[in-house]
Amino acid sequence: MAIRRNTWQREAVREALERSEGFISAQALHTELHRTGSPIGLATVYRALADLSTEGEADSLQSPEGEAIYRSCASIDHHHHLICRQCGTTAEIEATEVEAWASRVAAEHGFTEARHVVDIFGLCADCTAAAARA
Amino acid sequence: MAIRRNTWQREAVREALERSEGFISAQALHTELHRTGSPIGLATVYRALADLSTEGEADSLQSPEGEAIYRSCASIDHHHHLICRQCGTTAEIEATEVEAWASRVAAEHGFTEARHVVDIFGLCADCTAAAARA
DNA sequence: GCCCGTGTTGAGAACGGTTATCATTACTGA
DNA sequence: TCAGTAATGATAACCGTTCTCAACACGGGC
Ligand SMILES: [Mn+2]
Ligand SMILES: [Mn+2]
Ligand SMILES: [Zn+2]
Ligand SMILES: [Zn+2]
Repeated sequence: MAIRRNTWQREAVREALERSEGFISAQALHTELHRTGSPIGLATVYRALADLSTEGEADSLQSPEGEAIYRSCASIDHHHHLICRQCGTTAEIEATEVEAWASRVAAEHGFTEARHVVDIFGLCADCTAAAARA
Repeated sequence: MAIRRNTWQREAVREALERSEGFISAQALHTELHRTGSPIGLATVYRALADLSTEGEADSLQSPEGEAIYRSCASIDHHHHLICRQCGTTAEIEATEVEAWASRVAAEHGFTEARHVVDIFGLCADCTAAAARA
């Protein structure tokens, strides 16, 4: 349990995640891996993503539809995202205002050890334009 | 489809939701309804909760475990929650600052139809005190 | 390089929450 | 009262995720 062996599968998941723009689900990443010639198992993709997440190498969050989505995480630091619910592209956003607001509101209600979930889902400029044409 | 009929089931779900403190899942609410003598079907509970949610009479959000949880919503207006991850009690919070921030950030990146997820999980005052004693 | 112990893999089954199906029930306006 | 039709609920289907376990393969020791 302690020792971790190196397998091409783990590395393939890490690379595919880095290659993909924005957040992506385990199943989508599995499809992408097969498409590019990596016959990896779905369970292994789930395991690798879970590991990357606990090690802090990937962000994970629940989409509004209740699916877990992952993203390669450059900065270990806490940050937030603007996510296109059509194509999945994301922008990291600074949220100093929200940080201050969250801690203040928690303190005002006597709450401690507050963690917040702040994400914005919308349609990106491209998908908005595409939707307008249709 | 347009006309909505009144049934005791719908009303039972609404009342049970109001009676329960904090957020509750559809399945837990179904169990509670049966326990109190309402032989309602699970599918009907799901349908009633979905309706209450779209009508703005209930808040819904995804728990970190990926289950949809619901809460009777006093104010029809859009708002956010401060949730104790120990005992589940919640406080509704005003978030005018965050509303403005969210729409501004979305607009700055060309995003449209933006919806945001803003929730704060922490330990309420009581649970903080209890934790301090232990 | 070869061996062996054990961590890892993956196909498929199982799981848990949610939604669809559809025959039956029961509101409601006429 | 009575059709017309929305609502119900037992059940099956669905879908994302996790579990199972036999086969596999990484890697330290030789
Ligand atoms: Mn933050
Ligand atoms: Mn808001
Ligand atoms: Zn997009
Ligand atoms: Zn508490």
